[in-house]
Amino acid sequence: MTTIYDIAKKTGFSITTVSRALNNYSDVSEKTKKLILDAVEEMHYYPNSVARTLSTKKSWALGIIFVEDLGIGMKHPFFNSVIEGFKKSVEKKGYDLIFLNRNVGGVKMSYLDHAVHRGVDGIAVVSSNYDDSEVEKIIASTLPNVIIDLHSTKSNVVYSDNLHGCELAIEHLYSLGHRKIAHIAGHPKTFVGLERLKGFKSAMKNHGLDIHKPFIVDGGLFSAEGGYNAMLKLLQMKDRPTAVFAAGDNMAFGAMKAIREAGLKVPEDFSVIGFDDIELAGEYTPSLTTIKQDMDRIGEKAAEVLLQEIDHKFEPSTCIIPVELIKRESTKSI
Amino acid sequence: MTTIYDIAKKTGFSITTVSRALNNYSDVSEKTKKLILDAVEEMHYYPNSVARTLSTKKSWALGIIFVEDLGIGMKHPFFNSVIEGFKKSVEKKGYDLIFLNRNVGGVKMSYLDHAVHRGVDGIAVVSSNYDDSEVEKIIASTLPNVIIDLHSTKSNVVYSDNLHGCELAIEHLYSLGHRKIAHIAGHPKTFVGLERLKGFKSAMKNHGLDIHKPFIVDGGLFSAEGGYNAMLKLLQMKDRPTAVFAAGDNMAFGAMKAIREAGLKVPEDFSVIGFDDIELAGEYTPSLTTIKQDMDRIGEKAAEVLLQEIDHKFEPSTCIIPVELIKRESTKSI
DNA sequence: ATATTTGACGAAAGCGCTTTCGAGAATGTG
DNA sequence: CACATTCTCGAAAGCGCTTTCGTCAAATAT
Repeated sequence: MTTIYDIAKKTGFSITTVSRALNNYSDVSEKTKKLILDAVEEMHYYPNSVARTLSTKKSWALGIIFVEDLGIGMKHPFFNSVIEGFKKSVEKKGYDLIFLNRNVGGVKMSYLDHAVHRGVDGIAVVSSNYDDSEVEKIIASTLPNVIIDLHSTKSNVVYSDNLHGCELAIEHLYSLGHRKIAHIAGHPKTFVGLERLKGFKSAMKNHGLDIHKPFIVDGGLFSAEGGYNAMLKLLQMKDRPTAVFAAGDNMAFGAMKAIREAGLKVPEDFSVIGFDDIELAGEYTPSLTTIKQDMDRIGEKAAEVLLQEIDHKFEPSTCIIPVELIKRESTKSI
Repeated sequence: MTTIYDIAKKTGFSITTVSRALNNYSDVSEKTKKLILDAVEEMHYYPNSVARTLSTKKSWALGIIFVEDLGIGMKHPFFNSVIEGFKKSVEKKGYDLIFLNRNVGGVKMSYLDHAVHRGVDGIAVVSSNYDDSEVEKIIASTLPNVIIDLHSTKSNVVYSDNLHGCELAIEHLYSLGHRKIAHIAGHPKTFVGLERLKGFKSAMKNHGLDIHKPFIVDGGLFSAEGGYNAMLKLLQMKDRPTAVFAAGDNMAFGAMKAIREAGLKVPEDFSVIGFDDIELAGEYTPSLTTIKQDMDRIGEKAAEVLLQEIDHKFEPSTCIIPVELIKRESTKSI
């Protein structure tokens, strides 16, 4: 590995001058700068980021953690989309992404401790869970951070406009003539589960529809199975809904499967609308009408906010990313 | 941030002794060791990994890169599954994962240079492309590395048993009575595209079926669109195949869409079989018969091989991960 | 008793880089 | 011409840790 000393030796300047030339200091003449940069090129030298970090306290690395109970981690379609958007944005600014976990060399430590141990410049958290002590610790810390899909007044947060999304969904179903609308809710320990339930209720109210309690069924952790089981309950009722608004696409798929297995059809017998617009939504048969979350934008925005906190100083911000109704085949007028 | 000096000051020992106590050296008495560890606990001290890395040349970080032309990065279902498996395995051994890209602070550099710059202990590459100069550079380097979904005799490689997978697919279709079997091939610049094409031909031969050239159509970069377009060509033929083997699930979905739009049905008019078993495969209607790749296992195996190269020394290995036929609704007997 | 080994610890160098401080040369000012 | 400035550059300290080498006292051997 070639070091700054090698460049110094080769050019005859001191390592101080080499360092200055590399970092564009003004007090090094154009001539020697060129000499040095040529040598750098020739010897294929790249500064060692570890050494640089040690002396500057700036690692140009960002930590990312995700908290979810399914154990699918990066396979989670929402997470990986958001992270991809985040990653692309921060890379443009010269940051690397590092996954933080909770054990270092066999020793369990908190995410925050791990982040400090690694010397990252900031942390992005994608969390589905409501009160997570790990996340709270990060929020309370002085390390710049941004939280995705969770609300807090004490930190930077970024999430979709869940309430408006629900409004769009109910509005759409209402305009198709549906009045008996069920909601397959996300788990109450998740922020978006709660938000969308709230949004559902408020949207129903706004349309002058009253909320039939049994029509609100728990769909669990946003999985297809959860949606399937929830739909089974709805199918057992004598007075069934005509439309189902699921708090997540996967739950909508599960619901449609239950409907199909009951010998009924979507959208003829039930209109179904989801939330997320995961890739599968457009491919499924029938394709799924849903509320599209702009995951790329969420990731980008999170990057923007985090880098801003790192560069300048801190003031908690809340970014609500717009959502959009995507009309497809799974909903029709009554 | 508390440092080793703080612990030294508090306990009255030298930093040398503190360091030794932390690293379980034998030449520190049990008594002082306990004193030091207590102070560590109390002061909530964690060694700074940057400083440690600088002096030990071991970063406990692994770089990961993926090379693909679709620009979807982490959203790629194969990539993220493999990476999740890889991540879980290496984390257990105390390694962190860091995404490598090609620019550092505005300066374009190669993946390999970036890895060296960051001081990672090894690199995992997930590459769909055949000859990538970046990947070749990594293979040729002395930095421990493992390549997923690509073959090379000069490095550690891990990939699915594509050939046997094709054998299973054709065997299945054959056993259902199909004789006119088409293949929607993956892009010839991808390793798996070529492998599966080869596997298709060889399997056909093994079953005494001759290969009708026009029945081999290019499906592009494994996308649904590619499969859709390929299927259109197949549908235009006067003498159509009765079964279609797509080199990837997404292409199979595209093909099924084309079939549906042509007013035909799967599996009544065409049997369709895919390759991958992505999550969607089981959810789709009709659910897709496919060859299941064990992405978790691929990730785990890659981790195993890479860590072994890091710890011990190097001998190029090729790991072929078994695949499995998953029978679902999209295939039926003729 | 003296000589030798062992056990427990500290001083100091070094990892590769940045940055402060200051010095000498070149330039400008009166 | 003497002086103050401005340009260029180098010496050295420091970032937080590991590790080599050595020291000194206690334990053991002779």
